[in-house]
Amino acid sequence: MTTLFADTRRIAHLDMDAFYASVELLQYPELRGQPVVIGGGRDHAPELLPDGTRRFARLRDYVGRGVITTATYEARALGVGSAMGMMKAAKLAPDAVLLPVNFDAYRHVSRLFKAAVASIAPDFEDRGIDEIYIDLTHVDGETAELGARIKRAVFEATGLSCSIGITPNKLLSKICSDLEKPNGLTILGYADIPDRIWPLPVRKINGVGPKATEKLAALGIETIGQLAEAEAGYLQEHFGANYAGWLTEVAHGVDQREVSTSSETKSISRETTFERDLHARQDRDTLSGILTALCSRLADDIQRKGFVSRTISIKLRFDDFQIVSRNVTLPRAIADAAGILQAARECLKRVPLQRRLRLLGVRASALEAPGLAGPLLCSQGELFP
DNA sequence: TCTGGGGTCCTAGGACCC
DNA sequence: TCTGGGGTCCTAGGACCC
Repeated sequence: MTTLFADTRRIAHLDMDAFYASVELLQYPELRGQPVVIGGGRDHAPELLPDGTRRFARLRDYVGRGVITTATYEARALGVGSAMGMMKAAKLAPDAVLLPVNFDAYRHVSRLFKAAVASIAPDFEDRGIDEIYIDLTHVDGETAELGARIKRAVFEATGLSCSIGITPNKLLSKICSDLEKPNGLTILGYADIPDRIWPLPVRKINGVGPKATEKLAALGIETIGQLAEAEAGYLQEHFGANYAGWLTEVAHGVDQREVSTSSETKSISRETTFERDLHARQDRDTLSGILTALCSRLADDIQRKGFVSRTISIKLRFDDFQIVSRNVTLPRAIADAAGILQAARECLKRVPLQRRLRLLGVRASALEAPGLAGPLLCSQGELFP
């Protein structure tokens, strides 16, 4: 019975189209049809001219570090896309309009589209600001009609288009929502796997990243179909037993994960990449100021979200991109900037600092609700002194 | 002048306890 | 003259995702 139930699930994955860029176009409709990229620092916000028009920064004017967060489809046509360095992108699309990220606006529109979905299908799993999984198994309606209805509701609430994949599980739906982007609706069942899924590159599988893709390519495995054909033993020789087993399952479209409608925060962090690489000795004061500011912002975040933390970590990225982390678990949970700073400094002492630093970060984990960290966990003597 | 910032999960080893 | 076998907590690194 369990298997039958799993086989008849109806799971949607909804992904907003070029989300950050599309939200910006709501605010600046005059940019519609142009290549636009979002990313970089804060110093390139549009300038309002006396005649009421706006002057936008161009990608070619950008100086400094940073990557593209999102690009409109017109910009993607020029070869630029998410996670690409800004300097490289500027060479490919010098005339593209450049806008800074505006998370407050994205969060606002995110809430609007999720509320619109919830009005039709209440069981959905948050996967960040611009995508969700929706369990449609117990929602009335024919699948294609339901998909269209959700797309319409999202558009009416936000003015934005999204792409939806609907299949028996999260893995396949995630792949499918990407197949007909933008404004796509892709529905398939297990019988469609050989035709629709197997020709795709393994990288399309959510969970197969750059490293695994490269390793698989070295073994002559490029498509999901080739992965499905690979011997389990052969995969196990090159990947761990766990990952190898998972690879075989997903290549056959198997995925039993539930749509998870609740989740708890595990960690909160703040990090920053410097404008130029800094040296622990020569730039000691600058670094100390940055660390203090990070700890202070982290403390604000933790307190605002109503947590206390028992484990504080630091993260360093050196000029050669090597990442090092250190952490300390405290006897008592804390949330104050001074305590976090002290713990971070203890961690920092344990890192050899020969190379220049590119990034510094602070993280709080082992989170607890502050009420539980107080008297409830204290000895009886302290509770009743 | 390549390569952000915020997360999750997994692995593996050591300490410590029973 | 060898020293099992769990379990939990902690630390560090790495892959991956949005």
